[in-house]
Amino acid sequence: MRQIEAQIKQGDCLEVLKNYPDDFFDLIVTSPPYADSRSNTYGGIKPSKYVEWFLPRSEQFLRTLKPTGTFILNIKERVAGGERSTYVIELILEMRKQGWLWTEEFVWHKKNCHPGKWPNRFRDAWERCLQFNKTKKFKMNQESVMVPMGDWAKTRLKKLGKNDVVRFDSQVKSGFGKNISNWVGRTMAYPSNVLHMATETGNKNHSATFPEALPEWFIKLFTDEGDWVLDPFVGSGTTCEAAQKLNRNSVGIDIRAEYVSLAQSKVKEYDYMLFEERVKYEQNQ
Amino acid sequence: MRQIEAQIKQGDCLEVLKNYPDDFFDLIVTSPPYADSRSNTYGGIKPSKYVEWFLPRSEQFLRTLKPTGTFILNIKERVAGGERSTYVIELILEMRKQGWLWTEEFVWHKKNCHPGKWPNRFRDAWERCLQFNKTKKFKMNQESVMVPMGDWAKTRLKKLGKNDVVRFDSQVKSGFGKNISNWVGRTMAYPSNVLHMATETGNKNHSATFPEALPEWFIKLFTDEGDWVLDPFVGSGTTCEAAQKLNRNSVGIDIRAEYVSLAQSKVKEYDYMLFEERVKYEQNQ
DNA sequence: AGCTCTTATGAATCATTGA
DNA sequence: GTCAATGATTCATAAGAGC
Repeated sequence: MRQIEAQIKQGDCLEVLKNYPDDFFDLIVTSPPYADSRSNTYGGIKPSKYVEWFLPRSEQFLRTLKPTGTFILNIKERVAGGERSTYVIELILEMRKQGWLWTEEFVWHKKNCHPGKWPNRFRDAWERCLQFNKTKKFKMNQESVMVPMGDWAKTRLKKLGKNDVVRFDSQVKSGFGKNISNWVGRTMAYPSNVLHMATETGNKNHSATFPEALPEWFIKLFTDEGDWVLDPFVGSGTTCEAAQKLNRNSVGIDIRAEYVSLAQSKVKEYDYMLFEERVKYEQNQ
Repeated sequence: MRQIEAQIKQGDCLEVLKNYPDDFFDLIVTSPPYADSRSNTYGGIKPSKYVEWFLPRSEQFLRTLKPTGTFILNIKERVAGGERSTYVIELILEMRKQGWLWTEEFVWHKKNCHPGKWPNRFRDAWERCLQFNKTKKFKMNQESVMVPMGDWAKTRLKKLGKNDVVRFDSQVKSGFGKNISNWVGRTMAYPSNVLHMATETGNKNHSATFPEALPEWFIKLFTDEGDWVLDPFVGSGTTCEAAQKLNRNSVGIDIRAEYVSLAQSKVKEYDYMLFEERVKYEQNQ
């Protein structure tokens, strides 16, 4: 088995990334802390300060991303004073000045969005997944995310849970991603730029910022096995866990020590699972 | 029967609207010509000139809209040079400077969007429906667009568990109480800000038309019967037709004479249908 | 295995109250 | 007067229990 690394680092990504070389990562996928006026939450960055806070970090992302790499930014602006805040769209404009190409905007449709009722607003059921690139010639494995005709979200992303991925990657090592073209025919289609995924709500130690299916989808789409994935605001470690399952190396950074240990335990648990699978497999030979 | 008007005017909305008083319309809903470098299409406004072209017109919209009214702008930026153009998000920022509130952004998910394949891009299956208002106190008839609840409600309300009546928020710090007895007998739920509507096929006379369900939904949501609806880029007349069916007065403006006659024939046809209905009704008395 | 039923809970937002 | 904390409202989903 190829050795896959999952590094979880504690610290501010602005500083931690200075230890990484230029043009290193194939994919950066993250869900940063959203702007919030409350000071007790993580970061507690005010909407008015958000762009200013983000730009030095996106500069490091730009430096450490390969020219063929992609940066996926999952974000949604909050409501303030009855209006949508504008810091996200201001950020897009500023990042372009920094040298990024704003290639695409995916919509993540949150099927089970938070309930609520207000006199002048419906429930917010979507978030942005902004795609940025350094060059027009970026890597994109469209075939790896092809879906059965019809309801691709149900048949593919939801059902392809932990055990399925482990089974595929540890036993059918030949490459689930590559040989999928055998199944391509009348039954498979390319997805669109609208992703339908539920947020994860189960009983877990900690809630993930985004469902694992989201980073998983972008990792399959924009990287190959053995590539390097970065999540500079890794939180509970969802991105690194997904990368590990898909045989990609990963770096996860978070400023909060308690999250770092949680994320580390996740990727270690996965290492252990892989070991168990291997033992079972060898016993059956 | 109440008399409902559907005025179709030929001309540039910038000029035509100067004949209308302040605070006149209850809803402005439109799908303007998108920026395009080709000059043979309507307008032919270059992406770089789009904001500059739009702002004097949105100024007229702001003037003629009632303080309780709403402006829905259906738009999507084009791809240019491998990137998403930024004129739409620049327009949002400029319109706020003009005095608009950017209240919400709805996503129109086009379920049967145009097929196609590109090496670095998936099909674009969504458009923005930007909601702007003059004040925070705008009219919104949420009940008029309620949708059937999911299957959840049927099984859910058969039997109420102990925690259902009052959820104990001692466990959760955020405090999240609920009283499920409020839901007994409820079959309809409020929608979210993601709209799932198929594009209409077959109506090829107008290039940038939206399906009638889209203006219809916003007309029901933001106006009452007898209110005034404006579409300043009415094209083939979809908005006026929808308004007429819902007993709202409407004004549709288009610069292209051929579209104006098409739109006029549509609303007249509807007038004729109404007349026929009335005749039948009177004959049956 | 397969169902059905039960239960927890989530990047939410607004009006009100308190500092 | 500005700003921060609290209460009220609400629905789609997954996991778990039971048969």
